[in-house]
Amino acid sequence: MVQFVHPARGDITLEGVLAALADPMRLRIVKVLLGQADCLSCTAAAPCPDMAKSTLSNHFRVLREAGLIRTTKKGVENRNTVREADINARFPGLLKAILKHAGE
Amino acid sequence: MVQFVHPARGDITLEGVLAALADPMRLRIVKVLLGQADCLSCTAAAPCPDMAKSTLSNHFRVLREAGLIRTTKKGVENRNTVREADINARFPGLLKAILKHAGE
DNA sequence: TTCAATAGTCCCATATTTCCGAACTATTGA
DNA sequence: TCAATAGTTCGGAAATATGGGACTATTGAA
Repeated sequence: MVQFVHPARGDITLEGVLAALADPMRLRIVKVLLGQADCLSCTAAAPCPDMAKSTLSNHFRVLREAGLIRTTKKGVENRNTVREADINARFPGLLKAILKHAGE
Repeated sequence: MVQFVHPARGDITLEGVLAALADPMRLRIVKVLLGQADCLSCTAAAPCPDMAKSTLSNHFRVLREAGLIRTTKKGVENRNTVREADINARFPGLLKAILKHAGE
């Protein structure tokens, strides 16, 4: 069974992380995911309900390719989590520093 | 004498800062400016010599509008500095956390 | 003064990126 | 088997970035 592809820890780049989090929608997605102990489906973590499915899907793809989230399929839906440990290992303090002020 | 306009400290937004620094060229500009005790002209802080003047000028405008740098005219050239104190006052630790890993 | 050189900005055409609707796939539950 | 649900993919439209060239402003030299 092939899962979605995520970059290895070392391949997470600062540029990629910043570009991914520079979009307010994606920043909100990550914030919501972090506030949740459990995984969340894409729609559950959607920043606004009227966003097109394709746009939402694209945002999650960007987050995955930047290495910010991990996605696995569970039945009909995706289970998304922030790759907090990997990101902190690669860029200590970065995620916390950014999200501390997100959504003010 | 009218100078360039910079947003007030409180108007510096996380979204604006991230969007500005998400571009690798602008990130390098800020890094170079921070490494310099003094101000730098736009061309002196240019990330690559073959970049078009108009593009470079645009990058500096984005950095200004995001509140990341302050620009004053001195004779024929601009003097640019990072608004480190203002940014740190608004988002403590953010700039340092980002730039710690820039250019690895 | 006048003139050339220098540093940036502005404008516009092109190139790239993003967004969304619609069609498609895959999984579940009835 | 069929309908419903969750995401993905594709293609065109809208938004954004890039760079060339003309323009402005300042300086320093003749």
